[in-house]
Amino acid sequence: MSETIEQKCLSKGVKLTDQRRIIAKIMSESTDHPDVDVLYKRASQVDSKISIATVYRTVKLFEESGILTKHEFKGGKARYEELNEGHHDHLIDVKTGEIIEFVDEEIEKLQKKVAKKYGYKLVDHKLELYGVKVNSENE
Amino acid sequence: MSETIEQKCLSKGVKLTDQRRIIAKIMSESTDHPDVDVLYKRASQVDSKISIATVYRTVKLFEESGILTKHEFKGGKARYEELNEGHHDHLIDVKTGEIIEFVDEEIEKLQKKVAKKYGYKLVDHKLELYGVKVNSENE
DNA sequence: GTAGATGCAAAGTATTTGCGACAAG
DNA sequence: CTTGTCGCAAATACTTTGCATCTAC
Repeated sequence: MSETIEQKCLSKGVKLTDQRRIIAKIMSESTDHPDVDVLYKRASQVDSKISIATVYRTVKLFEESGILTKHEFKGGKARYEELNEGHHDHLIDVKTGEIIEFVDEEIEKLQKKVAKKYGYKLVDHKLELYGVKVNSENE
Repeated sequence: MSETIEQKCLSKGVKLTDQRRIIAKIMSESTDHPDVDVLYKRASQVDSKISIATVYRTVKLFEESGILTKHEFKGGKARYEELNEGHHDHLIDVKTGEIIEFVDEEIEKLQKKVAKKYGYKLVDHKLELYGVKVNSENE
């Protein structure tokens, strides 16, 4: 297990408050890429007085500090997930909304190659696959 | 040159109005993936009485009819481009905002493979590369 | 003639911000 | 202490919608 979000805050000089600790904990424990609203609801169960403005401010701060990463999948709201060393992309089930994380080194390599071909150095990228489950036999 | 947007409207049973014709023409002539605001400004120069609501309604209609496609690049507003037979992805210059369109068959193939590996059939995807121009000298 | 399109302004969402009170270092 | 954070409500940005009028077919 790598550094916790709290440790990352310390090492990056981000001041820790009760609210930030709560949000950090929730994000660490979430595997479902929550949007701000969901995150706010979860945080409210721990601290009913927390404000949605604080949640917005915190995810933005954490994103700028490289602690969280923001996704803008189809359908509006921004969703967040903890940023760890291993980069991955997302396969989204268009029926259920379920998200599968995957890594494909070959695609990564090809992306760099494409950028290079046009005279660019890749600094970031976004790859989202949208699919429907194939019924191999039942289910 | 393939079908014009007006022809597509006819063949898809989309009623043509002056406003739609104006928007269709602007989109056909645009190579810069305009957002609704930019499109509205361009349309206003042709018909100063056009409403932004009509622009929103029209791009949505055209998108649903498979005439335009919507992109949600980083930084907020939805941007549109005409949809032609050839699919392509985008390489965005993070400094200038310039957009380069590219196609990489190999990446396309790998995406399908990844989806399949997880038991999915790919119905859509989004690939955006963000890069900085490399000075041919160094790097 | 009629169903559907338009313009306008009002209403929705998602997100940000000003400000006085408050808490972390 | 002092600087930055919090909660609140108001503000903003983007997009959608109700309604009366108008227009394409």
